[in-house]
Formats: sequence, C-alpha cells, structure tokens
Amino acid sequence: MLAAFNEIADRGFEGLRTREVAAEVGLNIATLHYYFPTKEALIRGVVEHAMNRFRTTLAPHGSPDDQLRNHFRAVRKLLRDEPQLGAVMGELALRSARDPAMARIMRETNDAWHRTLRGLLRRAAREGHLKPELDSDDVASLVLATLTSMTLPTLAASPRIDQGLRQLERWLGLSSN
Amino acid sequence: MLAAFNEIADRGFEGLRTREVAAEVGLNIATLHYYFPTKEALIRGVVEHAMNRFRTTLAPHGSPDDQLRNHFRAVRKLLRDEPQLGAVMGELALRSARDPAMARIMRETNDAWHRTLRGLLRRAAREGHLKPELDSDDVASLVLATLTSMTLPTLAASPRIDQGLRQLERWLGLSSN
Amino acid sequence: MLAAFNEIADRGFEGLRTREVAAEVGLNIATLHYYFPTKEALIRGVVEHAMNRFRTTLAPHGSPDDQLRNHFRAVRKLLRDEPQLGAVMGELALRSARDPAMARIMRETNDAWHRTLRGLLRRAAREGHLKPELDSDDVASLVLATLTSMTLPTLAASPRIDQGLRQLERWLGLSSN
Amino acid sequence: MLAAFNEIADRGFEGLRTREVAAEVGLNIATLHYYFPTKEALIRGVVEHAMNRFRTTLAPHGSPDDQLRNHFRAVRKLLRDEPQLGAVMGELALRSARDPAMARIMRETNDAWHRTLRGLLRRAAREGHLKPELDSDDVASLVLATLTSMTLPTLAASPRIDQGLRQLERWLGLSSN
DNA sequence: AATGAATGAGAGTTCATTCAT
DNA sequence: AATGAATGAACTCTCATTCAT
Repeated sequence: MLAAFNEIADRGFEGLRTREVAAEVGLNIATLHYYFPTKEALIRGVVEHAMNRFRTTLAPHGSPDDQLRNHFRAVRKLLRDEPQLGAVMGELALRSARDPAMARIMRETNDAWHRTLRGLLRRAAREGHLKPELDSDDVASLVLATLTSMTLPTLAASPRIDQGLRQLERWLGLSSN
Repeated sequence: MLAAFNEIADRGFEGLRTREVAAEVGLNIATLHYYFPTKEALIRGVVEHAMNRFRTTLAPHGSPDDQLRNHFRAVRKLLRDEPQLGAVMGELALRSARDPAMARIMRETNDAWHRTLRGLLRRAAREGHLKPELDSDDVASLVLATLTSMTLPTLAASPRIDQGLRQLERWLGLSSN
Repeated sequence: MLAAFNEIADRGFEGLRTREVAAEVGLNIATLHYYFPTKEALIRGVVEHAMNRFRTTLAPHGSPDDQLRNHFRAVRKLLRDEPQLGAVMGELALRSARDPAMARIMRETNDAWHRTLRGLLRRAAREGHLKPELDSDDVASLVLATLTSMTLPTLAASPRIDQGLRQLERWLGLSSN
Repeated sequence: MLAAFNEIADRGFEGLRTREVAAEVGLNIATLHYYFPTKEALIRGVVEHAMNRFRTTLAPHGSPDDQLRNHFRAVRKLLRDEPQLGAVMGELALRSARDPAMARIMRETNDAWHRTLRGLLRRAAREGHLKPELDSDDVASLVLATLTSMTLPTLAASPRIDQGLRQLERWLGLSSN
C-alpha cells in the first residue's frame, strides 16, 4: 500500500500499475490481488493512508498561543519533507471531481480543517494575538486556500509559496516571531 | 481537440481515450491520427488550447483603476462558467511534476501571471487605491496562490472560495465595490 | 515503380509501404493508386522491371569464344554495381515459394538461363575451349547454382564468392585469361 | 516458437502475425506475450532454433573418410525433409542485409561452415581421396555457395540442384559412390 | 499465503484503400 | 491527373484479473 502510494505520487493515477506496485515489494501480482482484490481496493487503501497521514500530522498541538504559527510551519514542513503526500493529495483532489466517494472524503477533510483553522483564529483573537476585526470564517477560508495551493507541484516548487505565506502571517499579525 | 479537452476535464488524463475523442466528433480513429499523429500530439494541442484560453481571458484590460478587482471577478467567472478549464489546468499542474516540458509551460505561465499581478498592485498602490505599505511581490504571490487554489475542484465547488477572495479584497482595500 | 524497386531492395517486401514509395517520388498516395490500383499491381510492376533488368543485362553477347567468361564477369559486375537487383531477386525467389505466379516467372527465367548456359558450354566444348568430358547439363546447373547464390546478401558481401567463382572457372578451364 | 518458425517458413517475415502464432498453439495472444515480450523476441527465438537445427544437423560426424560425401547428403536430406528450414534460412539471409545482428549471426555461421568444409577437404586430400592440386579454400567456397543456393525455393524445388551437386562431387572425385 | 500461467478486453498505432473534389 | 481527407481492418502490445496448483 505504501508502494502504491509512492507510485501514485511519482506517476499519478494515470501511471499506477498494479504489477509495478507488486514488483516494488517483491510480490507476485496474484499475491497482491490476494490482499487487495481489485485495483480500486488498493486505491482505497492509499486514500486512507494519505488522509490519515495528512490529518494526524496537521492536527495542531502544543501550547495554545502560537498553535497557528506552528500549524503553518507544520504544513510547510510536511510538504517539504514528504512532497509525495502533496502530489497524492493533488491527485485525490482532482479525482474528487469525478468520484463522488472521493469528493465526500475531501469535503469532510476540508470541513474539519476549516473548523480547526477557524477555532484557532477565534481563540487567537480572543487572547489578543490577532487583529480582532477579522472575520474568522473568511480568514480561515483564505488560509485554507493558500495552504491547499501548496499541494500543486507548480507552486510547491517555486519560492513564491513562502512569500505568500509570509504575507499571510503579516496580515494576521503573526510574523513577529 | 476540443473534444479531447472536454474528455480530459471529465475523466482526467487517466481516462483519455483516443477512440472516445474520435467518436465524440464522429470521426474514425484513423482520421484522428491523420490530424494528430500520436496521442501525445493531441495532448499538446489540448495544452496549447487550455493555456491560450487561460491567458487571453485573464489578461487584465479596461480602465486602469479597478483592473485588479475586475481580474478577480474574471477568474471567478471563468472557473464558474467553464469548470472544465479548471479541471484541465489542475491536470496539467499535476502533470508538470513528471513532465519537464509541461513544467516549463506552467512555470512560464505562472511567472507571467505573477508579473502581471505585481504590476497591477504597484500601480494601484501608486494611485492610492491600495495600502502603500504592502510588498507587492509578496502580495502578488499570495493572490496567485489563492487564485490557483481555485483550480482544484475540492475548493472550486465550495462557497468558501468566495469567502477567501472577499477577505483578500478586504485586506487589499478593494472591497469598496 | 523504380522507387518501389529500391524500397523493396532496402527494406524487403516486409517493409514495403506504398506511402513511402509515393513520398519518394513526391506523389500523393491517392495519385499513386491512380497509376497502380493496388499494392499487388505495383509489385507486379517491380517484378517485371527486375526481371527485365536481369535478363537484358545478362544476355551474353560479344565474340563467341569467351562469352562464357564474359557472362561470369557480367553477373559479378551487375551484382556489384546494383546490389539492389540482387536483393530484389532474393526477395522474389523467396516469394515464389508461396506465390504460384511468382514461382512460374522464376522458373521460366531460370530455365531460360540454364538453356543459355548449357548452350554456351556446348559451343565452348565444341570449339575446344572447354574440357570435353563434361556433361554440359550438369555443369550448367552447377554454374547456375553458384551464380544464384551470389544473390544472397550473406554471400554477396563476402570475398568468398570470388574464390568460388575462380575455382569454377579453373575447373572449366577458363581461368587462363 | 515452433509455430512461429513454421509461420515464417510458410508466409515469410512479411506474413508473420503474433495472433496467428498464438492461435496455432491454442494460446491467447497475451499468453504468447507472457513468454515472448515482443515480436522481436519471438523472432530471436526462431532464429536461434533455426540456426541450432542447421548447425547440429549439418555438423559432419562419423568415419573420417566419406564425411564429405555424407555431408552433401545430409544437406540434401535436410532441405528435402524440412523444406521449411530452407525457407527460413533464406528469410534470415535476406534479413541480414538490413539487420546487423542478423548479419553477424549469418556471418559466423557461414564462417564456421566454411572452416568445416575446408578442414574436410584438406583431410580428404591428405588421405588421397581428393585431387591434391585443389586449393581447399577456394573449393570450400564453391561448395558453400552451391549448398547455400539450395536454400532458395526456386532451385530447391527443381531437379537441377541434384545435377549441380553431382557435378560437384564428380569434380571433387567423390562420385565413386 | 503464494505463485506461474493464462486471459478478455481494450489501448494506441499503421496501412492499403477509397471518396469527394 | 491530382489531392486532402477519410476509413475499415488489422496489428502489436498492455493490463487488471483469474485459474490451477
């Protein structure tokens, strides 16, 4: 399943070949089918893994004050250290346009993420670490959009992504640190 | 070529079948090959079309003052009216991770877009329509990221994209209209 | 037709493409079909040409005495100057195994050739230029086989073909000159 | 592989169809591809088989005296009993004109054959079974050419080939038997 | 739990031929 | 006499899946 994950990251859904996956882990294709009856089942496994990886790593933790800042950093770090995860998330996002099940998963993940961000923004505002006039709902959306865009290889590779994030932090009043 | 474009939008590169494309326009596959010798050639045609469509529609024009606002609106409108273009751009973005030629095209397009945005921001600031303390380079990057994220169906479909854009306009001081 | 001839010589029947032939003479394929309704018709044209070329060039002429020697030289020269003719003859010979029409043509050509050789041998023997104890029929067959083998690229390219011919001339008592 | 061999013999390289080969042995084309990944691989298999068949059958063995005579007979017998082998060898010979790998194989085979013939001729001469004044190198070449020409269906089918061989034996002084 | 072998369905591509002009 | 466009049929090759062991 990890092999399939890497394969999707490297070649996209377009280039995912069960034989390749099996070979990568030294298994016979028939044996792979023993564990994942169909290609779709294998993909489901990959999706689960990717989502898990994404959620657990990005769940904000640590001291309540600079959770927001930390969260930003965590996203950057994750996509930098594991660019494959970004690639796979991008593939899944595109897939969700034509796969209702996938769409549901993505929507739920995004909703949860949005709620988390909004909560953080609200608490930060309440504790005076953030400009109070901001509508936390709208800002959360903007932040979400910005972070999501990092998924795309076109932007992820360019240094501009850092500029964008910096500006975002500046506007939020987080850049002091 | 338009048929191929739609096919990619609907099924992704993964699901692009020359036979399907040919059938859609009532042509024999051999005839399709008469015009596009290989599948790759057909894809190149689609890329050219998509890029053209993207660039021409988004090239800001009109009165100098609210070009920026108009540009935002144009992007929103384009992706709303032609969701396929968004889907295809997403596919191309993902492809650029494994196709150097594609990467070059995307990079150039993004660079041009970034320059355009930065120029607009600068002029707007000079004419007093924008907060002057902003670094136009960074802001342009943030705007680019936000607009790019709209490409992804996950976000494009949700109403949150509007919230994000609105917040962006507010920060820029453009929300008066 | 000459283009087709060269094409067969270069790529064999296996690699003969009407489009290629048409392109070589700057014609549209449809135009080629105007003159040669089918590929088979084109091939028939090539066969006719090749056979003609073979027969006319090899028809012994000159002084009656050393016609035989001259004939040997002519074959060598022909295959050296126009290796394509050898290649095409080889292709035709192979084709004759599965194409009765082709087989007939080859048989007739060979028969005529054999008669010619036998006639030459007889006259040479009568005039004392050849060992008289030889059976002209058998010798003609051997000569024919040797000369035919030169058609094959495997042998045609090697210098051994000359050794073989030389030995043949020696046995015939022709090597004095 | 044997099926492919026969197919080439019957229809030439020109008419070799993987589907046909698969059907002939009751296999799915995919299964054929399981064993021979490409058509070229299948052809290589056929070449190997043909060459092996040729070499092993023609390797002279038995008592040292009439090996030469036996060798002649073996060639005749082989081509008479297995005309397919002749056809395939002819195809290979033609192919060698445009396929360097094939050319190498043919050259090596011919060289080995020539060496064998020359060795036999020398020993035969030494033992007094052959006219001593003959240049074994040249004679070997002539013999090789004659035997090779038998490959071609045009000659193989005609009774003249026997005349040629007989004459050759006579000249060599082998016709006693 | 594992595998070599087999397969149906389909992919992109090629090619001689034909059609309309 | 010539051509661009079109096509049916066929080709090699691929791939997820299944079968027998």
